[in-house]
Amino acid sequence: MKTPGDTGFAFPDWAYKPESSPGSRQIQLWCFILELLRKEEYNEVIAWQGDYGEFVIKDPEEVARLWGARKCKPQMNYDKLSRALRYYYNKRILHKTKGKRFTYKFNFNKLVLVNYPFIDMGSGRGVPQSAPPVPTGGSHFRFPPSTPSDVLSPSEDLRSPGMFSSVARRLGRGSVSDCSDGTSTNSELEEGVGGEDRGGVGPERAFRGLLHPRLSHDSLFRAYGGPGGLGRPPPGHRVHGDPMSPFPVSPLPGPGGLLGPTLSPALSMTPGSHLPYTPSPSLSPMLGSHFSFNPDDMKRYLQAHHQSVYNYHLSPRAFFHYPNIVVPQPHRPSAAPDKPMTAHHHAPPMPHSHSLHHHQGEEQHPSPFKFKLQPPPLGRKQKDGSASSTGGSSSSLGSCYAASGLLSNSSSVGPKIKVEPVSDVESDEEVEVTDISEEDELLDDGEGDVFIPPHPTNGTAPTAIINGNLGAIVEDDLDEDVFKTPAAPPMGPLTPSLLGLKSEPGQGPPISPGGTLCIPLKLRFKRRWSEDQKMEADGEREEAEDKKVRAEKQVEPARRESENGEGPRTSLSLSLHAPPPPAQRRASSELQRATAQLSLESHGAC
DNA sequence: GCCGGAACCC
DNA sequence: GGGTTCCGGC
Repeated sequence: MKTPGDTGFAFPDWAYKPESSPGSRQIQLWCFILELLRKEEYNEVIAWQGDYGEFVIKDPEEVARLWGARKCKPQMNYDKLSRALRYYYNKRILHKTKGKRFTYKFNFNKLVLVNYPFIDMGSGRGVPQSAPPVPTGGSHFRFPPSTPSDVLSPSEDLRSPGMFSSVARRLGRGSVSDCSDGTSTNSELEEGVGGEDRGGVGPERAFRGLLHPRLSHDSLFRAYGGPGGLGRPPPGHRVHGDPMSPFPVSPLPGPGGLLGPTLSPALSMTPGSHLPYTPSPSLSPMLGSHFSFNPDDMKRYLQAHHQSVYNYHLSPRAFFHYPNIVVPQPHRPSAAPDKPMTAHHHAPPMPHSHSLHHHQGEEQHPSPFKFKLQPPPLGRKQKDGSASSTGGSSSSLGSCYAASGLLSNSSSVGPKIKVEPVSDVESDEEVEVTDISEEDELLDDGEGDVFIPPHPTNGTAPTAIINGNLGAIVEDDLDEDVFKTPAAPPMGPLTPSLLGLKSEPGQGPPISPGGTLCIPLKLRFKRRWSEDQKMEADGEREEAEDKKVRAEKQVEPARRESENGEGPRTSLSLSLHAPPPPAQRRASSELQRATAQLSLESHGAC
């Protein structure tokens, strides 16, 4: 943790590379940029503009100066800084907004809807470790909590937007750095108000003040939900428009950031993070993050995700529809108070505290979910050559995002939720999200204090979308279409082939209206696990395509596959119908066990 | 202004 | 590995 009181920006731990990484503990430029972006005092120097994640450097030299100050590089100038920024192109952290001087854009696309470190079935809880990726509509991104505890639930995102600027604010604009040491910044700072003086300054700021550390359920959704200031809502899919569509949360890491918890490098970067699920500090965030969730958080998470899908303009298919969860209308308060949520919100705004969520601390059940960062993007040349390659792990982003599961996990050691593009078209956003309705059920089992309407409010078919490895998808060049509205999800030929994957005897693979099918979680996990393992062994993600082909040929029911612990890596679009049939309920139990087992296996694998 | 290679530093 | 510095080219 940074030492509060230090001069300079207050950067959270996650903003620094983990000790495990040589040369680590240094703030990364993109983090720095984000930091500047979220501070009002630098609005004249750098500010969000245009599309999601797009920002303009109004005063290049000043930014360079600040950066130089931060890095103790007095000789820094925009030319150099821009070079550093250009390096982000290949990493796809940023890309240049062509035609606009000093304008860059964060590629949040790849950062969102990637991993859904859902449940820790073993614990029967479902506490989303990462907040659903939600863009702020190009407005304000916030840093993720500096401590894992901050990342525990989406609700964290509701905290005050700023977390590191209080000091900066005090210090004022020239005090960006004391050059004392890149790691000495304090992460406890808080703008304390993210919206305090930004309200009313344009769409992106309009919602600045909407977030409150203790958001109501409604607020939560608002936070995760609105199309965002820049809203580019999917045609016809706007979730009840909250005109303000306050995207209090940022697409980037941060309490409330897109990358927020998701990114939250803190998870992996904070050694000593008291989090049970915290992966080895030195590990790549994606490699060993274990998550456990509580039901409430899970629900919120799902709900948030539900909305986030819209936010990201994902195809309807990608819309995370949770059978048992109704996504509250952003503008309408939830009928039932979300007690648990409150619990999470009671966290002090300055939560860099080391206190963890109690559940977290108590729930030691290993979670099978692990994450890997998506591989670094290929260089231009490489990109030209090869279409899509997945795999590999990224670094900086990973540091900042991985823990929270935002990044894709093209490959992971343990079971992972994987996603594969169903079609070549708009594959970037053709995401299938793993349905977790059963998890929900499980989660609900122990905590029924949250009322969840039995029916979706949006009228969409209860199609759960499996999401996870967006990496493969995101892997594609998103440079120019990062925020494009996804094309309608074509039903790939694959789906029919999956019919054979029926999970319940005699019940046949139910095909949801969305064309997805139901399959027991257990099977899914198993399958995924097996696949992952296999993939891991192969080390060739490129085989996914090949496997898909095989999957199409697959005639045997999924059960067999799962029992064999092997199966083609198929693209699954699952849908669960609520309420789940008794068989599914059983499956849930089994799933818990299976998950626990997988978790253990996963651990062993690591 | 922007790009990206290359060498170098930490 | 991430960033810095330098630099030639567009």
